[in-house]
Amino acid sequence: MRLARVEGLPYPDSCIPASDFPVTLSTSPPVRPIRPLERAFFDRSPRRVARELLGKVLVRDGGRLPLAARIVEVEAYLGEADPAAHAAAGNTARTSVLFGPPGRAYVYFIYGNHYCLNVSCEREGKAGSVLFRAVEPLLGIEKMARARGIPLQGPRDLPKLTSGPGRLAEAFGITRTRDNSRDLTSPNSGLWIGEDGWRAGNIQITPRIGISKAANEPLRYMLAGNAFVSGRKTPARD
DNA sequence: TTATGGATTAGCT
DNA sequence: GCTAATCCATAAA
Repeated sequence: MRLARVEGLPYPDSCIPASDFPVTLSTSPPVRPIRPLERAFFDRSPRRVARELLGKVLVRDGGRLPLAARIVEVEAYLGEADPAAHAAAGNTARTSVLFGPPGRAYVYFIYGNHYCLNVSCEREGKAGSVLFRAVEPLLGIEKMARARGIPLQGPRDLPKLTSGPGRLAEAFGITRTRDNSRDLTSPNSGLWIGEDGWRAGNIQITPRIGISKAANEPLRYMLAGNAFVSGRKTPARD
C-alpha cells in the first residue's frame, strides 16, 4: 500500500488522513511544524500528563525515513504508592529512570516478547510515568508495517500496526537497549514527543488494562471513537 | 541458585 | 473466549 492510497480511510472525525498531514521533518517541507514538548510538560502528575498527551505526536526521525504517529491511548502510573506501577518495587536498576528527571523514556520488556514505552513524569527523585498504549500512524506507515512484519493489504490492517503497547513499540523499533532513559524532549534525540496544534476531541477514561492490582482505578485515557485504541473502547457497563 | 509471574500478542476454537 | 510463547526482574532460599 502506498501512502497516497491511505487517503479516504474511514478515519474518525478527530483524525487527519496520513497523506494530508503536513509536518516539519528532515524529509518533508515545513508546513505545520511539530514543536517538541518542554520538560516542564512532564514535570507534573501522571494523570495530567496522560490526559494532555492525547493528540500529541510521537516522532522517530533518526533514520532515513521519519516516523510519526498521534497518541490516542495512554495510562497513568502514579509512582511508588501505586501498586500496579513498576516504581512500587522501589528505585532499582530496572526502574531508576522512573525516579530520574521528567521527560525520559522508560522502556521495559514484558512476557518474553514485547517492549513497552513510558515517559517519566514528576520532578527528579519522585517516580511516575505514562504508558503509551496506542498511536495512530501519520508518517512512515510502510516502514511501520515492515517493522511489524505485517503486509498491508487494506485500511483494515492499519490498526494492527500500532494498536497496543507492544505493537507500537515494535512499529517504532523501540527497545530497552536502544531507548531506555532517552530524552523525549529533544528532537536531536531521535525519539521525541511534539505537538502540532491538533486538539483532542472527546476523551474517555476507564480502568487500566492487564493489571491485577489497583485494577479499578480510572487511569486509562483515550480518544473517544478512535479506531486505533486497543482493547475495550468504552467504559464497562454495569 | 531457583522460582514466579507479568503494564502482551497472535492464533485458534 | 482461551492460551502458548518467551525472557527478565525480583523474591525467596
